[in-house]
Amino acid sequence: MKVTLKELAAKCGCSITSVSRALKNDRSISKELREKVRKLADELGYVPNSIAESMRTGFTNTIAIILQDFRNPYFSIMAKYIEEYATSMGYSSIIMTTSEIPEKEINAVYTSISKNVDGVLLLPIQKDSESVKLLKKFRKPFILVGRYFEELETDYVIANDHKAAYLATRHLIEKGHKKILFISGHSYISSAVLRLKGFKKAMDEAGLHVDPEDVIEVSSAHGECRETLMQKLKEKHEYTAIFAFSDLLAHEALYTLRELGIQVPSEMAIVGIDDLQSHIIFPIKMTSVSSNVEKMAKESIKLLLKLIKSDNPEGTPVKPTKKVIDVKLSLGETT
Amino acid sequence: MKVTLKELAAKCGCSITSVSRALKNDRSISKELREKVRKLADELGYVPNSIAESMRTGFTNTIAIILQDFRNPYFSIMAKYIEEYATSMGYSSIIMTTSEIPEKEINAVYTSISKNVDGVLLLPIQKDSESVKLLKKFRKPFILVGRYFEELETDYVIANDHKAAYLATRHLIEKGHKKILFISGHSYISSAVLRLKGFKKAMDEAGLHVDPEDVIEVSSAHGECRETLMQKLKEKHEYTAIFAFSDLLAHEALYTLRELGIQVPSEMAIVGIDDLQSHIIFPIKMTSVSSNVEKMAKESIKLLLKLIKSDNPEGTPVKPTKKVIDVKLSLGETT
DNA sequence: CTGTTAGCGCCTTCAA
DNA sequence: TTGAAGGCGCTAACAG
Repeated sequence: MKVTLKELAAKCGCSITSVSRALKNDRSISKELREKVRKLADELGYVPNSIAESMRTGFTNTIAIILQDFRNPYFSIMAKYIEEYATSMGYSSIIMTTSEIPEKEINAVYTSISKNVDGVLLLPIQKDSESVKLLKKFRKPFILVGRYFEELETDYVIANDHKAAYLATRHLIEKGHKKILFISGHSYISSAVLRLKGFKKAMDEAGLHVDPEDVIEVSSAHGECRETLMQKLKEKHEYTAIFAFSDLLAHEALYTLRELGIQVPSEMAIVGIDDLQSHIIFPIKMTSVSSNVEKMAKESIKLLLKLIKSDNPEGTPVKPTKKVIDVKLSLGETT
Repeated sequence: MKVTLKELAAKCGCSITSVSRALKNDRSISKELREKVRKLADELGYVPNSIAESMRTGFTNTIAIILQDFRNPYFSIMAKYIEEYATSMGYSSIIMTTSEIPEKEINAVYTSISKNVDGVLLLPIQKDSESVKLLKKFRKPFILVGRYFEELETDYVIANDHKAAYLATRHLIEKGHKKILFISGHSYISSAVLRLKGFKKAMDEAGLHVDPEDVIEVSSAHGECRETLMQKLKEKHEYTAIFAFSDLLAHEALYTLRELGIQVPSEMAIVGIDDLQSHIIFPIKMTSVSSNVEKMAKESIKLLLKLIKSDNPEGTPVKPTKKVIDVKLSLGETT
């Protein structure tokens, strides 16, 4: 069924090489032959075999994208922009999800290596850094997206998480809130660390005290935030506002507050991060800080392609690029 | 950096063939050699080159997934389950998005053919059927997911859309609604046609009349539903309930109603389809009919793998499998 | 301008 | 139990 150069060559009465060259519009091939070959190729529906191309050239024109879970809209949106931009640059995307299971992340890296992808965009779980070490060991070009490892020198593209948290918190403070609950992610996540710092800085500046119990850590797994928050709010407390690590968690908080009959924003204000609303319409417009996913995606691909093209097999250590994308507050109806 | 069988063979002092066989635990290789090779391979970090394997075997252990847009949670969830199940079956997923642009769908198919994927899961746009014809022409195993073409014989896995719409509408009728607005998708989409039929059947059975203007067609593109609905509700009307083609549109409707100051469900009830809430937590629990995405994903992969494995190059026409997945009403706070 | 040769990494004969 | 040869489809280097 599939037509090969060989067949075209046979029907054309010329060599495989000539056909190959003709299809590439090589000017060293006579115009007549070029046209003849092209016409025949179109007629027979020739589609180049990328696998064979890769075998020769060493490049697959494919990148791997490793992320946690499409149920989290943040990752979906990220995947959207990455895939779209990669396609526009001539690259296909193998997408692999980890569900926050380190072993799956490792497997995804092995698959990337085995399938010979040209580069990897890794949105790491961060429970450990094995996968990053593996990528380094195999000298596979890769970029960390959204998170980075303090202790490892790698290229990365992240949002300005510190500023994002700072803006969110300051916004709440300006609205008069003094006791704010921060629903954070696990502390092994670099962005959670940075956002905590931003949160504290804003509180500090306003002369507000942060108790250890004002910060709770939850995973983004379905329902975990709801349970923890439910418990927290049933205790005696003075919170009038919630700052959530992400819009996903903010949505979950919102849902929980509705269950508890707490009015938003009059009784409790909520701010999230990611500004999902600018990409997906949700029933309620959340006040949120945009993490500029689109720009992060674009920069990540750009950087990765640069790495791929400058591929230095000798491994002369190049200073990694660290990119921090700016963020912006976006007002909604939850504050 | 990357270790090959050749290198292993050199270091082992045996032939490439023997190394290959040893790593496959071929019992015709002496136990000592097998162990020696395995040990060396582990030490040097040998990872088989899938590209070369594909070159020989003709299989890539990769499938292509072609869908519209990750911003639509329905597609994200679908992608999640497909990717997850495919991985568990030993297949990688090349995911390509079309943004409802037919040309991109065609390109995605060409890429699938060029990259030699073993099979394709196509969630078609349906503005035309060119991509399906292309897949047929190249005899590439493929399954349509979620939608099908009346006029083409293909394998497909869809939800019971007729029943879904029927259940949703009947639910509204049972709640006492008599004038219902159906926010549908474009009529070239097979599921929109089926849902319209289900809607009308339920209305008919209840002796309720459906005016042509009670059905509006919108795309899922960001904001289109909002504008159309806004206009519709500003006119004089008697609607007390909305049945939306999908939860995505239902969310958008909900958002629009909030803007208009219309209370849900007291002044206007809403039902959607997909039951996204069972996968993602949204601020509000929508009454919805589950389209059982998880099961659809699983069945699609199962069917596709069956097709791949029974690959009949001679193209002896096999009767296509048509699978319809059952649906279920799930109550929320919007009715 | 065109063709021949060689080989990417692997696996499947066939031969020893 | 092991190895040598050939070839998957393509391209790069070298000849003519």
